[in-house]
Amino acid sequence: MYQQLGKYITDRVAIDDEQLQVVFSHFKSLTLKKNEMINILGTPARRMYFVNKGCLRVYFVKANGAEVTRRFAFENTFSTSLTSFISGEPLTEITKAIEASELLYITRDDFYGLLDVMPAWGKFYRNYLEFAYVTNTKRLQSFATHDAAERYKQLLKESPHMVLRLSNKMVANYLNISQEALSRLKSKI
Amino acid sequence: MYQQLGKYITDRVAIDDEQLQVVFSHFKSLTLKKNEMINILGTPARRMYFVNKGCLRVYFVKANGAEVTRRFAFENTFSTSLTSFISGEPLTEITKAIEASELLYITRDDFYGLLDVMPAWGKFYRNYLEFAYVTNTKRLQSFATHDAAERYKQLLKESPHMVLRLSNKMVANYLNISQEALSRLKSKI
DNA sequence: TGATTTTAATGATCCAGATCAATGTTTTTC
DNA sequence: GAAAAACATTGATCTGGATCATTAAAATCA
Repeated sequence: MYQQLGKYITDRVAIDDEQLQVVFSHFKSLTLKKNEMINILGTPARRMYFVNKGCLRVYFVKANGAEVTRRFAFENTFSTSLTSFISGEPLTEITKAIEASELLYITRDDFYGLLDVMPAWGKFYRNYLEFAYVTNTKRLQSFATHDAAERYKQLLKESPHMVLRLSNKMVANYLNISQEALSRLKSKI
Repeated sequence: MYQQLGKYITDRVAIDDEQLQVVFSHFKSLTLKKNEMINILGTPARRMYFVNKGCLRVYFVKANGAEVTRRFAFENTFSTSLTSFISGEPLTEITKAIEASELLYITRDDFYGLLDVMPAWGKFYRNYLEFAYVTNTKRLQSFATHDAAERYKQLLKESPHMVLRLSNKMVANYLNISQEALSRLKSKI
């Protein structure tokens, strides 16, 4: 049950087995059906999730009800509404399983508690924050400097697995264009 | 010379005076004229800057040469191309003084060196990363979910000092719209 | 397995915001 | 403090991608 999580952590930071067991002891498992949500707009993010199997989609909701995907979390990645997890403010994005999924989660209290007593966890968190920052900033840059066709080509090149695994609708939503626009793009390239 | 920096740090993290002096000892000063650049596209970010006076603009450059501002750094803020600072990869955004400015800077090597020997600096960095992540993600959300008029109203409400201090051209560029579009927006509101 | 829902593709039309152009105004510079 | 450069405003036109509509193909479900 903790095998993937253990590999994920030890791939990123030096930690002895005893400490790793302490980390594991704070994680509980959660099984989701397809299309099940794991949070509610307006409440604070109280958990950090690790995907053992399946896929999560994290998306903003516009004033008119339209959705825009911020990210997908596939197997062996962490996911939470980090902005809310950090600040404690109400979250502004929904997380939903787009496939039947198996997750592990640690509560926010336990997560920050570990930071105070385990330096290795502090390093792990720093690594996580750095990676999350880099990912999001590259995405911001992509939106700010590329048009839809360029964003699609970039996605094909850098994350072909996403294009293969996800429906057109999901890919279009991730690129922040309509399904129709993506369909037309694909027929031209 | 280090007064503002000292206040900035002690406002965010518990640190004794001796350690603070060690931190100061790694910072050097730099004076910039208006429009002077402090980095070159394609090289790695080797310094973290602190603005004592003036203002920096950090912007991406599109394939056609057009510029899009990622952020402004006013007095008492840190600034660097964090994506490159973290990864060591070539940077993809330019930082330029838009007013005559007085900066302090610490090199990347010294910055990461401090992390290894001073736990308080680790906490400071964590705080910095969290803030940078939250800021950038909110910006991504704003672009993904709001049109130009809404982004302008949000800016007026949340950062009126920016609208007051910066030229229309700079504000428009920050909103990722043309100067003409901003001018028309303003006449309608 | 057949019925319903979801997805994909393509055409027609629309719109936010870009671009080009002209004119006046402010700022910079020497 | 005059000349040059940069900035702001307003009008005219253009365009990438949205939206609406239709039909066909896949998934999903009873």
